[in-house]
Amino acid sequence: MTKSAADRTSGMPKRGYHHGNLRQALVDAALELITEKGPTGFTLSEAAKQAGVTPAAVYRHFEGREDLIAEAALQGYEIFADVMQYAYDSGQPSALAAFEATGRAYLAFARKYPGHYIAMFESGISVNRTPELAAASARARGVLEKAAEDLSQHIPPDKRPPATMFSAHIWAMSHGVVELFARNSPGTKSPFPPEDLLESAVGIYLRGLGLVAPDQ
Amino acid sequence: MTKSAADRTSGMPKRGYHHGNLRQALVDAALELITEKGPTGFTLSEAAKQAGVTPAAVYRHFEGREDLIAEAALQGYEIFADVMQYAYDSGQPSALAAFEATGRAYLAFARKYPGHYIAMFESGISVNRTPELAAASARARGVLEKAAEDLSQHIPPDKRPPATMFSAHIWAMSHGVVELFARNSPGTKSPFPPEDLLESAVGIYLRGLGLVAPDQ
DNA sequence: TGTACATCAGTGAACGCGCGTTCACTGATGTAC
DNA sequence: TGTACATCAGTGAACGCGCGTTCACTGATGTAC
Repeated sequence: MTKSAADRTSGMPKRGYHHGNLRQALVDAALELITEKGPTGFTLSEAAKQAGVTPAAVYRHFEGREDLIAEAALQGYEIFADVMQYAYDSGQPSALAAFEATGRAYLAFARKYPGHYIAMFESGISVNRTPELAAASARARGVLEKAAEDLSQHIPPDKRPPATMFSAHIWAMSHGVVELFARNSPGTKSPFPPEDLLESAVGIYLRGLGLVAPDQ
Repeated sequence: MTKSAADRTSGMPKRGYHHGNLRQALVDAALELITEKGPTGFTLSEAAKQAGVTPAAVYRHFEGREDLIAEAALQGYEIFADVMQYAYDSGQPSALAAFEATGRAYLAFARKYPGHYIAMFESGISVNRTPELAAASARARGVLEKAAEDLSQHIPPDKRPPATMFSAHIWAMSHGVVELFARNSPGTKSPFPPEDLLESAVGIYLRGLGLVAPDQ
């Protein structure tokens, strides 16, 4: 019965020695706990219990608590980078459309994968913890910077701010909207849907750069 | 000796029954711990130890752990609101100057009072926990909204977005910059000083609203 | 000014708890012959 | 196909730890007379 519960959690075929896919089941359990109770709410023991396994079993697959969170964050960065890349591609060949799409994709990711998002940005784990984590994070950042770079070609060179600055601006805006208005944040009621908020902010910002018509 | 250590921490005169100002000393200790080790790093016991007192003594002044953090957040919101109000006033009578000043004040606050900032926005305590907390938070938000309201008068009424949306945009931008680039954030090196990043983002944003000259 | 009393801030011991981690083990799975 | 053996994923008991919280207490401070 514990096995079937764990399998429901992971949704993976029950193969291998005993559990079949405990490693991923533990990551999934961690993500669920993080989603429900925040980064603090996650404990190794509870994740193990949720996967139908003894806490000690975790050590067959991870070095410890931190390592488990890091794996969740890693998977998050991989999905994140994919999502951003897909959004970028879908906006091509228009630099503007691609740029706007990546901004929207950011928010969509945060909404769809809250556990991953928290593991990535609020769990306190360093992106330099492992080379893979650093690489995945760099890949995601790269997509946004590429989109900004493309877009900056449409600004006269003499008054063209660095593309990394654009992307930092958009990143900050997106992250701010997520943290302040897209959470079931305690008390801070959102006066507007987060999507609208980000969309309008990005619109005004791009107008300020002279990249969209002032009378849209 | 413990007394002198505690007094050094609180910096208040040693009056009253025993410690003199344990309540504030505990808040200060909590802020220090939060600053150094994040919201998770704070424990009631360690705060008590840092104030030179037994954990049980905390219960003479607070209902418990959460109540202590809430007090730190409350003091943070009060300072925050004052700082924002001062910035707003100092920019008057120019609506634009006042608006920009409040944006800068946001970042300055986060830098100068990191412990308070974390207690307010990252500790997970709800702003609706107590009426005082809600009031202090509302006061701070009110300043920013007033600044936005003033500024929106300079936009033709027919194409004037709601002022609460401006202020939400600026708030999100500021918060995003703080979280992503103004922390000793693990790995995410800031390509630009946070102040410059926010300043330039706000500048571009205001240009997008037609509130500053396009060729500044 | 001195004494008796009330107040109440801080003590110290104790509690139950869940945590992360370790260890020798067991028993299901895979493999060689 | 059947048997003996090696592998190794997961067990269960145990650990030391620091946590938040409680309680009866003590003793310094403030106050009434």
